[in-house]
Amino acid sequence: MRPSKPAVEPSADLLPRRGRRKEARPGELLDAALDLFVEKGFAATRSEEVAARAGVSKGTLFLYFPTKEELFKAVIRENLSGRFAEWNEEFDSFEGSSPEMVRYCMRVWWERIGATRASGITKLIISEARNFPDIAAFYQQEVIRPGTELIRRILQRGVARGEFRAIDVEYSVFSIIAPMIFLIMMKHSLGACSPQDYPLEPERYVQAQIDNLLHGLCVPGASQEENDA
Amino acid sequence: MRPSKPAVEPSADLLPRRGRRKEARPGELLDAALDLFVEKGFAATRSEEVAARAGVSKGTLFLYFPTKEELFKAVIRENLSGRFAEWNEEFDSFEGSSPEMVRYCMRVWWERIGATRASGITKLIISEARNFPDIAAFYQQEVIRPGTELIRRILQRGVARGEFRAIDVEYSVFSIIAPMIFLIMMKHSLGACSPQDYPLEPERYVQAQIDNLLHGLCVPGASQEENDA
Amino acid sequence: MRPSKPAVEPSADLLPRRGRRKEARPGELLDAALDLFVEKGFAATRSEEVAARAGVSKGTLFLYFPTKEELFKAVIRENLSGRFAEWNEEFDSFEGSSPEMVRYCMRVWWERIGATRASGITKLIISEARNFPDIAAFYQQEVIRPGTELIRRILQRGVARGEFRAIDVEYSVFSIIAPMIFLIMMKHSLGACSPQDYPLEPERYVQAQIDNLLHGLCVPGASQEENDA
Amino acid sequence: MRPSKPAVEPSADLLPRRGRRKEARPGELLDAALDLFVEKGFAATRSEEVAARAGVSKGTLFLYFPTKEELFKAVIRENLSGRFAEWNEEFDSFEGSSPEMVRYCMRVWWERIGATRASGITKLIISEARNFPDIAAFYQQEVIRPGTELIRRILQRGVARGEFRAIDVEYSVFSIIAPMIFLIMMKHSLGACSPQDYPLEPERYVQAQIDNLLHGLCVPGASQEENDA
DNA sequence: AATGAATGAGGGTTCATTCAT
DNA sequence: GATGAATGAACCCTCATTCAT
Repeated sequence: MRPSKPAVEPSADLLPRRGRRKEARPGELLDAALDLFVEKGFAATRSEEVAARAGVSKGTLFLYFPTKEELFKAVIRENLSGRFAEWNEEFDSFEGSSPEMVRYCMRVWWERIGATRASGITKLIISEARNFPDIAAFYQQEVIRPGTELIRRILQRGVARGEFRAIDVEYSVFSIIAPMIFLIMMKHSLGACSPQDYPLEPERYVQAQIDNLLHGLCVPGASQEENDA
Repeated sequence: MRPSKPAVEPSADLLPRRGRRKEARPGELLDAALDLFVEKGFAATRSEEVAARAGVSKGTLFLYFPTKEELFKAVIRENLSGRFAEWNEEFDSFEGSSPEMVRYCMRVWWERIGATRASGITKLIISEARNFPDIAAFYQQEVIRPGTELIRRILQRGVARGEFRAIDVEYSVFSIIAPMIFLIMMKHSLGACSPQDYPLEPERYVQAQIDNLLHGLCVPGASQEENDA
Repeated sequence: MRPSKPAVEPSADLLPRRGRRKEARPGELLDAALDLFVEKGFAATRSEEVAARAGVSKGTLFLYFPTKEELFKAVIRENLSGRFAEWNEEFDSFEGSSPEMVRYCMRVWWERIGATRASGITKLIISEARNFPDIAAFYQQEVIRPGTELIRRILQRGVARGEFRAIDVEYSVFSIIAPMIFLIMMKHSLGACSPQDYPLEPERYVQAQIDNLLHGLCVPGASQEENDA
Repeated sequence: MRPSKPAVEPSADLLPRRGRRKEARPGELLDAALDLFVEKGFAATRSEEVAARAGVSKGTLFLYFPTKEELFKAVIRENLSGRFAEWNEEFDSFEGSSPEMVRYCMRVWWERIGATRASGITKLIISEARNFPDIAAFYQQEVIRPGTELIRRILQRGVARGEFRAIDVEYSVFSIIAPMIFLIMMKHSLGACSPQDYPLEPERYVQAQIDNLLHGLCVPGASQEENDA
C-alpha cells in the first residue's frame, strides 16, 4: 500500500535488525524512559526519544505500553519494588547501637538508592507528583509510609535505650530523610547541570550529615541557649 | 527545548509612565505563571492557562513576553530578589550567639521564602534545571553561591568562637540547607497532593530540625562511637 | 519558539488571509465535511482535507469541533432539521386525491431532499450506521419514524377514501420509500462513479416509479394470478 | 486511496495440489473480510481483525493477499459469482406468465442473494464505490449490466405479450431493483443497528412489494388522474 | 493596548506491511 | 507455510505563536 522506499542495502550492519526479543524490550524501554523522564520531565520527553534510546522505533514502544502515561506508571511501578519487608527485617535484627543504626541507614540509603538508577524515581515523583496525583498517592502508600515508619522505629529504639535525647521523634524522622532526599535531588537537577559548581562528594556529604545529626553542631556542655520560638 | 529567540527588550520602559493602571499586567502574568509552572511544570503548562489565570487573553501574554521560555525566565528573575546584600548585612551585624544565628537563619528562611510564593521558585528550579541549563547557572550564581557563602560564614563564626565543634564546615552547610529545601519541596509536591497524608506543621518541623542540628540526636557525653566509614 | 519560515510575500493575494469570520466557519466546515464524508466515508476522510476544502487550516477545524467524530455528529445534526412538523401540516391540509398525494410526496422528496446536498445525509447514515449506532438511533427517532408515519397516513387515507386497494399499509410504505432511497444512493455511489453508465434522469425516474406504483405493471382487468407464496 | 501495487499473481497455482488441507485459508479470510468490510467499511476495518476472525495471524493474511486493497478486490470478485448465464437461461426457459416471472425474480433474488452473505457485497459496493472506481466499473460490467438486462427482458416480454401496460421499460427496471436493494441495504445498516426498530419481515416485505408493483396502489378502473408533471 | 481567530509544526498513537524465525 | 515482533508513514489533535481587528 505504502510506496516502499528503494530498499536500503543492510550493508555492514552487524547487529540484527528487527531483533526478535520480546522479553527484553519492556525492560529496555523502562530504563530509557526512566532516564529521560528524570532528565527532562514527563511532558518534555517525547515518546520517540524513549524508543530511540532503547534502540527501537516509535511503534515498538506502543507495542508494550498503550500510552505514554501508562509507560510513566510502569516506570514507577517497576522501580518501586517493595523491599521494605527485607529492610524492616534487617533493622529488626540489627545488633549495634542506635547511632550505628542511623549511620547504617543513611549509608545504605545512598548505596542502594541514591547511587543507583533508582534514585531517579525519587526525583521523578517529587517533580511530577502534582501531575499524577494517583501515582503520588501510590508512592505515599508504598514508599513514604513504610519508609518513615522504619526510621521512626530506629529513633524510638534510640530514645528507649537511652542513646538518644528526648527528641521529637515524629519530626526527627525528617532529620534523616531530608539530607538524603536533598542529595538525590541535587544529583538529578543542579548537580547534573553544572558538575563544576557542585563537586559534591557523596561519601563526604553523607559522612558530614551523619556526624552533625548525631552530635549536633554545638560543642556539648556549652550553655544551652533558650528554645523559645 | 527549542531555540529561544533573542530576548526582546521591552523598550517602553524608557518612557515615563503616566498611569499605573495597566502596569500591573506583567506582574499578574508572572504570578499566574509561577503558580502554574510550580504546579504542573514548564512543559505541561499551557500559555493560555497562564493568561486566563491572570485574567487576560492569550494575545496579551505574548505582548509582554515574546515566548513561553522568556516568560519562564522572567518568572525566575522576578522572584530571585537579590536580597543577599541585605541579608549578609543582617548577619554581619548579628549580635547573638552562633547557635542563635543558625536558629534565626532557618526560621527566617521559612518565613521569608518557604512560607511565601517565592518558595515555588525553589521547586521550579530543582524540577526544571536540566531543561534550562542557563537558568540553572544563573540561579547558581545569584542564589546558591551567595546563600551557601552566607551560611558558611555563620558556621565558621561558630567554630571560630568555640561555639561549634570542629565540623566539616564546607559540607555542614547542607545540614542547614537540606532540611529547608526538603520542606519546601514537600510543600509543593507530595504535600500539595495529599495534605491528609502530610500534615506537616512547618513551625514544628523547623523547630525539630534546628534542635537536632544544634544538639544532635545523641545524649551528650555518651560513649563516642567510632567515626570510621 | 518555532523557527519561522522566511516570511512569504503575500504577493497578489486578494482574499484576506487569516480572515476573521467566526460566524461563517462552522457552516463552511460542515458543508465540506458532508461532501467528503459522503464521497469517501468517515474513516477514509482526513480532517485536514475537510479543513482544506473549507479553505482553512487543520487547526481551525478543531477550534470548532473538538474531534472528528463530533464533527460527524454535527454534520448529521445540522442537516436533520426536523421539518416534519411542517410537512405533516402540508399533507394534513392537502386537498387533492390520495394518488396525487403520493405523486406529490415523491416529487417533493426528490426536489427538497434528493436533488439537494441533504441527500448526502441519507447516503452517509446508511453507509456509516453500524459504526455510529447512537447516530443511527437518533436518525431512527428523528427521521425514519416521522417519515414512515407521514407516508402511512397518506396510504391509510387512500384506503379509507376508497382510492387505494386493500393494501398491506404497513409494508406498502416501503413502496414509496425504497425507490426514493435507491435513487439517492445511486446518485452518491455508482452514479457518481460512472455517470456514463448511469445516465439516470431523476425526473423520468421518479415519474416512472410513481406511474408503476399507482397503476402497477399489469394491465388492469387481466386474470388475477394467484398470490400464494 | 493509495496507489495499489500491481497484483502479484500467485504462481503456485500451476503446481498440482496435493492436499487440500490449507487451501481453505483464503476462503476463510475472504469470509471474515466480507463480514467486517460490510460491518465497518473498508477503511475502518483493520487487517488484524480480519486475520483474527479467520483464526490466523496477521502475517498469514498478507501471505495470500499482498495488500488490504487486493483483499478487498478479492472479496468482491469471490462473491460476484457470474451466475447470470445460468439465470438468463432459467428465465429464457421460464414457462409462466410475465407477472409470475417478476414475482419469481424478486423472490429468488431475496433467497439467493438477499438472505445470504452475498448480500453484503451489494452493501459494500454501494458504500465504497467512490473509493474504488475500478471496482465500481467492474461491478457495473459484471453485475449491474447483465442484471438490468435480464430484468429488462422480463418487462419487455410482459409488454409484448400484452400482460404489462405500455410502461417505460427502461426505467421500470428500477421498480424491481429498488425495493430489493433497499431491503438489502436496510438489512446491513439501520436494520442491523436497532433490530427492535426494524422488525422487517423479508417475506412479507417482498410479498407487499410484488403485489404493489404488479397491481399498483390504485383501485383499477377508478378515474385515471392526469399524468402530467 | 487587547483580543481571539487562525495557523501549522510537533507529538501521541495507529496500523498496513515486512521479515527473521 | 505460519507467526508476530518490528517498522515508520500517516493521521488526529495540541498549542505556541501570529496578526487583523
